[in-house]
Amino acid sequence: MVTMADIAKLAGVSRTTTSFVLNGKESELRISDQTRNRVLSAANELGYRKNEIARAVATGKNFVIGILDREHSIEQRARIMEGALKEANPNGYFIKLLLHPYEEDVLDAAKNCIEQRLAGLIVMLPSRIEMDVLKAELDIHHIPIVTVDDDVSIMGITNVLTNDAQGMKFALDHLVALGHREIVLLSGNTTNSLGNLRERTFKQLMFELGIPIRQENLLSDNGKIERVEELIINRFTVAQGRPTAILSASGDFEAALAIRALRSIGVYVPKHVSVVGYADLKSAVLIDPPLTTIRQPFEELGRRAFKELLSEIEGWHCMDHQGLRHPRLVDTELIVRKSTAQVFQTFES
Amino acid sequence: MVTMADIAKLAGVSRTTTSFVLNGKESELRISDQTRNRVLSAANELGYRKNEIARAVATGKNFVIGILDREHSIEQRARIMEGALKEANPNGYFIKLLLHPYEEDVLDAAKNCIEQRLAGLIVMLPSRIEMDVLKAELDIHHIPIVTVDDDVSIMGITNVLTNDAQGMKFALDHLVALGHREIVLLSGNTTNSLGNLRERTFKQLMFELGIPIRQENLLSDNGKIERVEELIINRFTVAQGRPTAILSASGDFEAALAIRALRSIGVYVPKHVSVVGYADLKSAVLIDPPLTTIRQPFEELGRRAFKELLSEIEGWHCMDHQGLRHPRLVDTELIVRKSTAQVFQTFES
DNA sequence: ATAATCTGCTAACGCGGTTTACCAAGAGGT
DNA sequence: ACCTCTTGGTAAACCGCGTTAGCAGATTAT
Repeated sequence: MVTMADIAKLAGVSRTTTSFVLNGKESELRISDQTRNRVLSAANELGYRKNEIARAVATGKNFVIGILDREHSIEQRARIMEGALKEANPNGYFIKLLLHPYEEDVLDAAKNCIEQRLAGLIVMLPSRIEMDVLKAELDIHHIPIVTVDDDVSIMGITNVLTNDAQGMKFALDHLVALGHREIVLLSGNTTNSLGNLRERTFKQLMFELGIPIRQENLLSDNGKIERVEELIINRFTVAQGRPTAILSASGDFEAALAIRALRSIGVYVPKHVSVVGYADLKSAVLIDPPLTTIRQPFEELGRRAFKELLSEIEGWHCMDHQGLRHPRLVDTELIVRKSTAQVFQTFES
Repeated sequence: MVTMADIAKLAGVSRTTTSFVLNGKESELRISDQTRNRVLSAANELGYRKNEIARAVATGKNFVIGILDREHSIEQRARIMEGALKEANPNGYFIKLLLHPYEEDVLDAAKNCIEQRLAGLIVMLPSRIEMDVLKAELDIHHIPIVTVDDDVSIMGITNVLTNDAQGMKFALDHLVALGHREIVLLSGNTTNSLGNLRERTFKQLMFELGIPIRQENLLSDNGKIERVEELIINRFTVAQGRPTAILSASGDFEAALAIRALRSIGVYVPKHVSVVGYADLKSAVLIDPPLTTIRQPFEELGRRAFKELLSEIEGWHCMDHQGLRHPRLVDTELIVRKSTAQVFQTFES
């Protein structure tokens, strides 16, 4: 492997000169054109490549951040990750993947981050308990954390997430504009902050619209996606106050299951019932009918997360370092496809 | 930041001793229990964390590999990546993400790998032209490459991929066992090696089974997934030799579209037509009807890719370094769900 | 003629580790 | 008393790079 010393020898100059030429730091050291060219061509001739890790130890700056996740292959997370990567690379940063630990191993994860001398860490969907420990540990070594896509509020942690209040409003306004009033809210795990927020927002918005909420229209699968079909069938076979729309706050997959469940009992989407999803996963277009949904800005979340992290790395936040940060919200978008339609009148009466 | 020198000072020993104690290299240097304990407790007291990057430059060994991909967020790739990660971490390796360059920037990607002193590189779905250049460049710096999920054959590159011949056989045998003979093959881009292989295998298998192939049953969307519905509708509205099954070699998404297209013309799956997908993406269960498909071992591909890479890093392959390697095939699995059924008799006649 | 400034470069130290070569003291054997 | 071997350790060089302080020589100012 070619080093700067090799270049220096070949060019007949000192290692110092080589270093300055190769880094273009001519503001700090004067170098004649002749010398520079000798160095440059020597470097070229030898096929020199700078050694970023040696440089990292020399300067004490490591342009690598980590992404910590339990499962990197879930579409949402993968897209967030990709956004972060696309923002990081042009800024000279690289991304190392870390596996999210389960409970007691948080310290292991922290250890990895520190031993790798990461400049910062993006954490996906963390659980509260772990975060406290992680944060405490990384604080010692001044490694900032940014969380994405979850609503943890821990002192000193910036949090990037989807503007769910807006998303829910887009979805609901769309349904209401089509004449729907008997709307089922399909929630996932409402004990996590995300599901909870969406449910609360739904209630609030319905209240503002002056539409009463039937308790039996608030469905939750408690995170068990396989229960969706049963829930939907139950709700739609009991004739009482038959809903005309479903807002699947828990996601597109759940919406797909709802549509399938309805079809199995002869109820058609969007003819009889309208369905709105949440996320806009890649498969949303493939559902039959193509799913109207709220597009979550996954890639943008990732980009934003990196930007926030970068600004912390560069120390712009040192003052309010321990303060509670307000979350950074990223806008959603309503994507209208074929799973929603004007309310089906004859069904109502 | 606490260094070994700090520990040495506090424990009243030399830096050498500290290093040997902390690395447990007692086979090479004798250390008394008393000294060891002093060092260990000093390290503990100061909250020392080893500096892996400093160690990397000192030893010349960097336990980091790269994964190069054009889009990390595609489910297949993300799952492969995850498999690699899960195999790499327990082996003491970390993974850096790299963006796959477009054509002329291959040298940039190579530069990144080298400058980061990666120990090896996993490349996803590369295109042939780029690989030559990449390989040549990385060879200079002895960075081995393993490719996944594509059938490039370049000297000195190990290649891990799905056993597609097996997968196609599983799918076809399943359909034939259900009585199907008039089978549509839905292909993606048959100019790439993967699509091509699957199509060739299909023909070969059909020949072996003694089932004649109708030319109009060989459908290809040429990589444009939005054309699938049109292709299917065309094929199924022309009454001539009506197919009873579709084998979607191009993937589950295409299968979903086919099912939707059929439904739109009143043909039902699996009642009238059976459909088999390929990949077993997470959404395959959600399709209506739940998709019978060939499960590709994505995570295992990733794990395997890492293992192969590791063995090259450790130099087990130095002898046949320039030879053409035979690809490492990973087994598939037939997942029977609800989209296939016994051939629909009355339809045939 | 002398001092001051500018030009172009290098020696030497630091980063945080690893590793080789060597050494002092005690134990054991003869 | 002398040699040898083991034990427990250190000093110093090294990895590949960044960076500061300083210096010789040429040029300009006084």
